[in-house]
Amino acid sequence: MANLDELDKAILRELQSDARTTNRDVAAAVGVSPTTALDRTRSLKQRGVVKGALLDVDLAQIGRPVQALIAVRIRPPSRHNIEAFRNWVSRLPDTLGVFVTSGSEDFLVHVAVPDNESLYAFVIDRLTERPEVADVRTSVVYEHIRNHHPSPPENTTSPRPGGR
Amino acid sequence: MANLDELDKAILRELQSDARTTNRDVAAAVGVSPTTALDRTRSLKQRGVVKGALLDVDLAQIGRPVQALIAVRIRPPSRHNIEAFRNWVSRLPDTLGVFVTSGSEDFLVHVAVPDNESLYAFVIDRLTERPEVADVRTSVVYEHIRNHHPSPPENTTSPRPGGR
DNA sequence: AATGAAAAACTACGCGT
DNA sequence: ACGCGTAGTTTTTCATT
Repeated sequence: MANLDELDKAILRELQSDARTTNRDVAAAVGVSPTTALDRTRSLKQRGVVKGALLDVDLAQIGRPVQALIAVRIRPPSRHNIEAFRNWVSRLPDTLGVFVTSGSEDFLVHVAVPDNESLYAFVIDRLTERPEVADVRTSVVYEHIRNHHPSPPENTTSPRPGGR
Repeated sequence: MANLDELDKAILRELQSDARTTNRDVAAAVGVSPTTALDRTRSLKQRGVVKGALLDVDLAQIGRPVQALIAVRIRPPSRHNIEAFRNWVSRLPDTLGVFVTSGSEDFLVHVAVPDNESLYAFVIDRLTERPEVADVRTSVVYEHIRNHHPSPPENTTSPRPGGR
């Protein structure tokens, strides 16, 4: 895990509220020079804390207003079957995300489709063409709220080892 | 739903692969002048197709390597209870996202925590302090794959009405 | 939708602490 | 090791065509 000081965290917070904030504005917001802000931002990227910047697209506006979560049971749940299904389903254009989980289901597939008919077709045409799919349970998503500002846990005030 | 022509879609694809691509590079990639690319990008934002740019942070690197999905049943599932729980849970620092769903559960709460102990504490301390929570089922997320490139459905080639 | 010029931002480098 | 200022380069932005 990366060692983040207060300046790193402040920069993360700024960029999380808008990943396209200019370096100059980040610097002003956190109270350091643009040079320092740029050094830190690059360091965060280089250390892998920041993986990149994603575009937040309105799914309804691009013609995918209906979301669903589909719980899938794979039988037998062998590594071969799990990985094959994961690789296949995560590449479908309707798929927004795939959770590989413990519990009574093996997968939760998050999809966004144009309408209920497409959702039904996804479940009964696409998913069931996979022989390893033993069971499917579909839940329509009425609302999906995201927290775009995950922060380090509170008690992570460990300064770098040997730091002052 | 927004009317997107091929240029809009091409710009979306470019920015989805990296929301911090410079306008100049977007223009070069899609084959128009920087001015045109900027006009279109601004239009996408103004029309609400693009809601913003998000920072992709590595959760393990910021000290939250353990993810889980927690299915929650609310009893009675009145509007009052549903909205109260939604507003409360979506603001917790451990919460990454909240799905409000149809089906046998009312919510799926996606959390990222420092370790299994924190997960257990989240479920038995935090969630159960809410009187409307009737039932909870926790699944550990082994892997979460996301598709960051949602695209308009194929058959959405309707040019703008009256367009040429 | 493109051109070209002005304004703003980015970034490399070296200095000081 | 860390933060800062300067200066050269790139990018953004806008008036004009």
